[in-house]
Amino acid sequence: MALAHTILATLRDKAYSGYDLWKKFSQTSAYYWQASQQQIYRELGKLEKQGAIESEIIAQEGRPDKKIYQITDKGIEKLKTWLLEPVEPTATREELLVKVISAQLAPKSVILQEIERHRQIHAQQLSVYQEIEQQNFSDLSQLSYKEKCLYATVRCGINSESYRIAWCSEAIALLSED
Amino acid sequence: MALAHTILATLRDKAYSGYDLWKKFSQTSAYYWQASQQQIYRELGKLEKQGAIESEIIAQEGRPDKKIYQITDKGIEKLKTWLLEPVEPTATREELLVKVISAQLAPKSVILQEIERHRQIHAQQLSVYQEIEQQNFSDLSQLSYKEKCLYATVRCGINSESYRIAWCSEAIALLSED
DNA sequence: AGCTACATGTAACGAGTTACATGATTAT
DNA sequence: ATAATCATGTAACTCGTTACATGTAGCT
Repeated sequence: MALAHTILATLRDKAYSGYDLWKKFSQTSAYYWQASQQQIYRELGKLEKQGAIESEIIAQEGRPDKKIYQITDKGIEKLKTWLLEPVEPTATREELLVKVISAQLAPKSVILQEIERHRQIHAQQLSVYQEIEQQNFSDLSQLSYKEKCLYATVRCGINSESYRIAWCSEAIALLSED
Repeated sequence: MALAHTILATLRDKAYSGYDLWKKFSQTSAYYWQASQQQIYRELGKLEKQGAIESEIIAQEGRPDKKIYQITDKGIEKLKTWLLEPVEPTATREELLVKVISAQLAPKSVILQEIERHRQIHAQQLSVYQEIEQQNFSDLSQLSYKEKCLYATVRCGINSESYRIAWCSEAIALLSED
């Protein structure tokens, strides 16, 4: 259900095409809900059938037509209703940890290198989020409530990547002790 | 695919029934891969068809029969092969953050209370993991490599819950400013 | 009498992934 | 020439969730 709500929440800002939503989700929204292009197109179809969004086809020169979607009053209501319901923490699923528990089946270097690779991926992602923080949220006192909400999600991304980096370092130290 | 590998990795230790696996996954393994009872039964069926595990029916007095599963050599090979392949970080999906980005549609107290509720859930889970740490991993110097691998997953759970608690506190402070 | 724990499963549905299909423009 | 980006979609499949079905034992 959360993908539908993520799309609705994003469309509150402005109208997006499926492709634009996918790009946004791949980039800045990556720290709260990831989705593939196909999932987004399917979800947009569903939401339109339900009357939560409306589409309009925009002709473009030299590029394929764009189908942009706008949220309807019904869509806003849907979001509001959902906001009042509690959500449970998303289930933890860390594939890397599944590898760690069976790590003794391969040479030690295999898991150590894999953890190090993940550390680098997270460090890279952290710098992306920190860049966003500096560009858009450097002056805290100037932020509106809406912007603070957005900033809170960026902070979650930053905290999350930082803890992952710390865990990778800790795990490498722990497992490489002879 | 990771559920299959989690099951195989768990069965390396000893034979488990579907029910026992479910209990283990709900409790101590919760910080790396969560799965429902139904998923586990289905996956066990698949793995048995593939010859990665074998089952044996154990009659019990006063209780339903148990069907316990053991890993086969083929299953071990499957795990070993998978270990050598890289895995990507699991996609981030934080439903609470989807709520945060649309928080302005409801009174401020709604989101603040929801974040506080999550903080408490994570604090509760953290104490469970810390209990496990104290009970089983208090003397680091005594741990075998295999135990260290297990301990690394517990540390990931502890770090993860700690960062979530910290984010909840930070978000509450940020969003409740005048 | 009703609830929880033990124990295994089927069926249906919804969510997520992968592959395929099409076709234009722009950059190397 | 080839690859990447723009742009939308269908089809098939796997994974994850929810509901249903069955039955015993033990506790309150």
